[in-house]
Amino acid sequence: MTNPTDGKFDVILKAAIEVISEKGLDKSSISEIVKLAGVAQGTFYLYFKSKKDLIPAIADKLLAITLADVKVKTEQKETFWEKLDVLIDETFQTTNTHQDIIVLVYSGLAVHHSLEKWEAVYQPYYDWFEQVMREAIENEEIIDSIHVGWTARSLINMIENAAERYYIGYEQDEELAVYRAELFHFIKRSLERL
Amino acid sequence: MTNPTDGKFDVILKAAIEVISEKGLDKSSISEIVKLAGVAQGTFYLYFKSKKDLIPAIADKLLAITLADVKVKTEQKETFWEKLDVLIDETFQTTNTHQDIIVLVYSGLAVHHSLEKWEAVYQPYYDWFEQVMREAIENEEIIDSIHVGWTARSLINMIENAAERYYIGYEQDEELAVYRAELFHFIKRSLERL
Amino acid sequence: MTNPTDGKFDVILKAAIEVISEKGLDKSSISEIVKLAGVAQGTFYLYFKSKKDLIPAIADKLLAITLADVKVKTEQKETFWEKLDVLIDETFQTTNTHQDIIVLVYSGLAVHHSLEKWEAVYQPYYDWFEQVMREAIENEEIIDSIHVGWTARSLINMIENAAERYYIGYEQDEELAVYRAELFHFIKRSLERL
Amino acid sequence: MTNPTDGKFDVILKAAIEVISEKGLDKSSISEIVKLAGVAQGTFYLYFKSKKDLIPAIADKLLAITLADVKVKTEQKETFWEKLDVLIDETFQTTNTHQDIIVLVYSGLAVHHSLEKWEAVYQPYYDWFEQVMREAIENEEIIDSIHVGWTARSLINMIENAAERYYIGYEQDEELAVYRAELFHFIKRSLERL
DNA sequence: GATGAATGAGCTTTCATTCAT
DNA sequence: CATGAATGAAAGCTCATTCAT
Repeated sequence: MTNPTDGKFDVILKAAIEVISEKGLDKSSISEIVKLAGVAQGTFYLYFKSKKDLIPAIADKLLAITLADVKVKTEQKETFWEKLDVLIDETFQTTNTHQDIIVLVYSGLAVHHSLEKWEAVYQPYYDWFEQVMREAIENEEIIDSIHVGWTARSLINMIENAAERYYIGYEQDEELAVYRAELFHFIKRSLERL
Repeated sequence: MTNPTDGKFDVILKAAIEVISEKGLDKSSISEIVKLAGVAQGTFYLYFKSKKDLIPAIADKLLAITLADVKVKTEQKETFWEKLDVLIDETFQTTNTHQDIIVLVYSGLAVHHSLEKWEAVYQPYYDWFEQVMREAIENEEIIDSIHVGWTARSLINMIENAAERYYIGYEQDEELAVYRAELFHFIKRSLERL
Repeated sequence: MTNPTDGKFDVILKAAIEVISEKGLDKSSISEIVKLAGVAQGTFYLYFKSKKDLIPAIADKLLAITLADVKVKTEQKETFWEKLDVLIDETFQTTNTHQDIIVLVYSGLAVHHSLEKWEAVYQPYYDWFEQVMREAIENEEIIDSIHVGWTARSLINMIENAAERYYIGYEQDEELAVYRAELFHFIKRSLERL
Repeated sequence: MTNPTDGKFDVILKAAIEVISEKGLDKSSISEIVKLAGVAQGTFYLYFKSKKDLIPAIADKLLAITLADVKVKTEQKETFWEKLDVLIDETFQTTNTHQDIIVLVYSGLAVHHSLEKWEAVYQPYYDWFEQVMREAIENEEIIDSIHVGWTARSLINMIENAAERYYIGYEQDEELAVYRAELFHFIKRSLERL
């Protein structure tokens, strides 16, 4: 009857991601989530204090997956520019796959005043990219007159934003490759050490 | 009692902005909005088709104000770089003043699947900035090997994002001036024609 | 369609009394009350702030009816002892008719920590009986060495209690007349001026 | 870890009294009670058939304690009037100490339709006081023309009621001594054999 | 006996929307 | 145009109770 991966927490979280992806947080009901998860209404509250407790849990899961992926794929790359390319690639892919959940995470965190948690969730991502940038500075690939913390955050945001603009809704009047190239070169022009 | 500018539409919109700024869209009720506006419950539906009709209206109003302001202030400036500086300045100021409503507009548009309207709302803003960039290209202030449409959108997003990261929540561990300088130079390095 | 006595407040209150009489406050659901009242769920909350808002309203209504009745019937009586007899009679009758609601009022007020309201509700009743006792003292029917306020409250309680013990549950192993006589004489022996 | 007197029944009952005293029966949850008792959720149902099974058990315990106390203290007294004085004293003290639980017992028994049990619970109390009254009649301290059963119940109720009126809520505008004297003399006037 | 995770019916309350006046 | 009482669907959440271990 029970299945090794059947931690109820994960079952519920998975169902929640699925339902919320489709309808958004506010239109999604706990009852629909538990129905899909195959557990009772009350069981939800054994694992989550309330409905909005879902948001950080979802964000956590999503970012953890993405970061793990990015780390694996960038490890094999030598130069900063190759790594940046991987980052752009992964971000576009993740954004495409998880469009709705990303919107949820963005807006959910914002709307439900859990901004403090947002930073905590993103911190490992930022840390990793700051480290990548520091190495690039040491290797004299990029200029050293930048504020690494700020730039890391700005780049991650810029990349995510570009991906979102492309996939989530509106700007598909050009080739994906053109967009990605534009993005890559915009950054490269700004950071490259000549 | 009534005031010449008191078109009910504007009265309701103003009340809506106030209430929603404080509590977010989903926690705000029509009944609270109409109470603050001093009109009857039913009157709301004479001017707005439904609750979520408010979001684009609010976004519209906010962007219109900001854009008008930016236009006035940039007209007096000669160079692209001065205009960019004004744009950054205005964006930071608006973000600071209207934090909550900006979050609302972002997430509201996203969550409530009115993404199509988003583009329409932002279009005049993009149009204006594209024009500014084209003039800068003609004046040989910035490089001409860019996709103007994409870059205009990316810059506006980048600037807004930086402002949001600064004000809405988390990154105030540095001087505002440092942040703004970092942003300005990041862009300048990428676009400047040497 | 509408009926002159159809103040929704009264319709709901009447339905509430009926339902709660049968099942007690906690077992009664708003949905059952509004169904019986023939109004919508939301309408209830137009007239009552919450479920427990019902208790004082019910108590008020019940006591007002009883007191009005007692006043009318005692006015025709000359002596204190005749009035006391009427009071006993009315109390027993009301208790018999409204058994469940009396239990509700007692326990509801107690349980839901609205004890302050209890006094307010009973005050007119106490006032009236104090006045009756003062006249009896003036007419030298009863002794004057009593604390009128305390005695009025105690007698009303004693009479209600006797009625409740008789009707609400347990002590019907004797004739009603015997009980009432016992009660009447217990009081008379204590108060009569010889 | 376990304590010889820690029969689970008593542990749970004690926890229940504590929790219910504070929040009332309906606001108290089994889960809170078992948490305080330090036993598992299911253990509760090994000792009590259901939640409302608690009420008679609590009432039983409380009355047993009070009656034992009253018995001890009255045994040393000679006359009926001295014993009555002790009874009044004890009742006021118990009422003061156990205000909330008394309210619960009263209203709980009433509301939850376990009125049959009420009589069973009170029976030993009534029996004892009837016996005291019979002795007083034999000793020609009080009149013999009374219905002993009815009078015993009425007096116990009257005394409890007076105490409740004094402590639970409202009537503290006079000295306690005045109230108690008024009560004592009201009864004495009615019963004393001259 | 003891456990405590799981259950699921059922609750109060909210609120966008309608419509007779 | 304006009103606001009425609607009723739908939501989040609680908790007494069960039962496999």
